[in-house]
Formats: sequence, C-alpha cells, structure tokens
Amino acid sequence: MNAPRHNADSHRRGRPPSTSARELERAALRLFTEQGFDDTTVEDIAAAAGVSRRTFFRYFDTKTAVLWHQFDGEVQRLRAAFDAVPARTSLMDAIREVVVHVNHYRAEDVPELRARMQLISTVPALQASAGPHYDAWERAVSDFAASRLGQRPDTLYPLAIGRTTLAACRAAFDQWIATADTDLTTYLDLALQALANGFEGERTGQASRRVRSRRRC
Amino acid sequence: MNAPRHNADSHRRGRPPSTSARELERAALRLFTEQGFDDTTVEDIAAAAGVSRRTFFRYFDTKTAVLWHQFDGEVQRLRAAFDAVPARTSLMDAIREVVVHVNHYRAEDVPELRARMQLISTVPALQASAGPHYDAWERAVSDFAASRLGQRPDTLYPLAIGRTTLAACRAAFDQWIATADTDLTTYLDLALQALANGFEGERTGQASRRVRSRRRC
DNA sequence: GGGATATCCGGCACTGAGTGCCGAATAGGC
DNA sequence: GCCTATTCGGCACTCAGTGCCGGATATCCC
Repeated sequence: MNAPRHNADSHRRGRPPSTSARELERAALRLFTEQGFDDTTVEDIAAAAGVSRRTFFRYFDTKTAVLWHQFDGEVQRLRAAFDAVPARTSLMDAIREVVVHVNHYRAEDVPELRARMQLISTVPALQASAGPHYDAWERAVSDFAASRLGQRPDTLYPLAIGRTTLAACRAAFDQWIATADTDLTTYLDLALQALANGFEGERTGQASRRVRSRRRC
Repeated sequence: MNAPRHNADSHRRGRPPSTSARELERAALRLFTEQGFDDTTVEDIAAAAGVSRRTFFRYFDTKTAVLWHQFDGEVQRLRAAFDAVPARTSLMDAIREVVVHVNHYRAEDVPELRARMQLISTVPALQASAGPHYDAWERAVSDFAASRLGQRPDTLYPLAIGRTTLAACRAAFDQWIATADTDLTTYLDLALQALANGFEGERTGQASRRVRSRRRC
C-alpha cells in the first residue's frame, strides 16, 4: 500500500493528489452496489473518481482492496484500545470489551457499513480476498493475548485466541447483515460471550441468563 | 468444479481423460515448491501434466484451487464422521473427536501435506484464495452444531461454532508447520480443548492437566 | 462393420487485473 | 527562473480466466 502521502500537511513539495483513497472507496462502493462487483471494472471506478486506471492501483493494490480500507483502519483502533484496557480485566473479558467498543458506529455511518459488509459476505471474489486483511486483525488480538499469557504471539494459544475471536465476530457480522433487527454490538457481545464460555449451554439460545463473569467454582 | 467424470467407471461412453485432478495437483505442488507460486504459470502446470492450458481450467476453476483439492475432499469425510458420532457425546467433544479423527494421515502422506500447508500458509495469493474452501469446511461443522442445538445452521451459535472450530484448527496447522516436532493431531486436540474451555487457564501452556469432560459444578 | 452418441481435448480470441516504465504536470524552496 | 519532490497518465506487457467450436476417442446399438 504505497498510496500518496496526503497527511493533511498543507506545505508538501510536489503535485497535490487529485483524489483520495476515501473518494475512490465511495465511488467503488456505489458502483459495486449499483451494477455488481464483476460488472464493474477498475476503469469504471477510476473514471467515477476522475482519475486514470493506473492511478487507482497507486492507491490500492487490488480491485478488492478498495472495500477493505475501513476494515484495515480498524486494526489501528483495535491496538490502541488494547493498550488502554486495565490490567485487572481478565483476558477474554478484555477482548470482548475492546472489540465491542471499537465496533460502535455513528448512526450516519451504518448504511455504508451495511452496504460494504453486504458485499463482502455475498460476492465470492470479495470473500476470497479477505485472508490478508483478516490476518492483520487477528494479529492485533494475538499480540494482546500473548502479552497477557506471557507467550510469543505466534504460539498455539495466542494464535488460536486471535483467530477464534475474529471467527466469532464474523458470525456476528453475518447475523447482523442477515437479520438487520438490532445493533451490531449486541451480536458481537453474544458471540464473544459464547466463545469465552466454550459454547456451553447455547442450547436454549437465551443469552440473557448467561453468567457474565464466570469464575472458578 | 465441472471436472471430467472419472468415477472409476470403466465403461463410460466418450473419450477417456488424458490426466486427472490428482495428477495436475502433484505437478502443481512440485512446480510451486521448486520455482515458487508466482513464477509458475498455469501453462507450466498443464505442460508438466501433458495437457493444454485450457484443459487445466476444466479440472480447476482457478490456479489456486489446485492446492485445495485434498482439503475440499476432507469436507466429505468430515460430514461422514459427524453422521457416525454417537448422540451421547457432547457437542464440543464430538467436534473435537471428529476433527482429530479425520486428520489422521498415513506417514507417507505427511510430506505432501506439509508441503501443501507450507505453501498455503506462506504464499499471499494462496491465503487470499482460502475463503470459499474454508466456508465449506465450516458449514459442515455448523450443520452438525445446528442439529445438536436444534437451531438453523445460519444462526449465530452454529455459525460461530463452525467458524471458531476452523479458526482453532488453523492455529494448530500453523503451529505444526512451524515446529514440526510432533503429530498434527496433538496440536488439533490442544487447540480444540482450549476452544471448548473458553481459553481459560491457558496461562501455563500445560495441557495435560486440563479437565477433559468439564461439567456443571 | 458402421453410424449415432457421449465425453474429453486443443486452439483461438477475447476481457480484464495487475505491473514496469517514462515523461508530463504541478506544487514548494532557493 | 531553476531545482526538486510528488503525483498523474498513458503505453505496453504478462497472465488468469472464459466462450466457442471443431476434432479426437471411446461406447452403444443395429
């Protein structure tokens, strides 16, 4: 991702960028929803943003990457939130609280979030492109778990915690997309509670009477 | 996957296939390890198997799919094993036992398995192609969990169980690839035990004293 | 034996993603 | 006005993936 350096620094040297990653993302999202992902070429997206095809690939490595822009940015917020979590909070509680906190969206941002996730969870080419983006997200969780467990981030348990956390969140995302009835964070909290409980007692589907802070008995 | 129908039926009607998915897979695996994934074209693979480029795409939809052939086949064995598991075994125990059982490989198959997983876990283009193949695997677990929980397979908990199960297994796979010290099933059992325990008490990394069948206390 | 039929293969042309290269355009610094 | 830094646009190229069609090779049936 060697995108142009448009860091709000008004006195840069060279030619000013004629677009932005955000602008390309909006154009792509609109075209993808209007006429489908496969029937939209990179040429179309670039033209809609007023730049050339070649310039699109200076902002994003692939056609699919344009839809992962916001998701990739979330990784930074995830790491910041992990750094701010108090040490007394237990590992799985901390993960749940951080993930839920990071996924609070302003009401005006929700429609775009839904549109993006709708595409990601339905278009095969977009599902297929998820891997590298998920990896960075998982690693943020794995690094936190590793620091708590006193183990290296690439060992079994930190790795497993990072990946299962994302897996549970993806189930919550999909459920939110499919039903559209309540807040995203509700599903995230449910899924991460179930994960921390080892999926015990999910037989009823009644989450409200699940024990929040289960301790040694 | 509209591959030729070479179902061991010796008296088919038309022209016999001049290669097989398995043969193409072996050629691809050899070339990928020898000269790298990106530096191997589909033309190269087809030539190594003695067929044309066009024919390769009759056996596999994409260049990456050739390495997922065995993995896709495992899904069938997974479903069969789930059908055979006794009803008295608890949900998460059943999942762990089935997954571990399906992943017992003969010693002579291990080197090829390692080579394939080595590629999958290192080459970005292959990681990126994992999505659809993982989905089918996850769905097999989700369907089983749904039948046990009395819920639909596309609801939150079955979905979460299917995805977190694969996530834990992938952590085990990666650990096995990285260390190469013990059997794959050892790591799988560890990771799925940890998942069923909600990742409690993983601080020590000592798995042997974890309680196997933890029940209500 | 010989046609009818079924299946697979090879080749060609085409679209579109992604890349390397280079010169042009537009800014600030001196 | 010249130098430098940065972005942009265009061109040419490789390669993945697809649609199409004729040819090759098998079995079936008469």
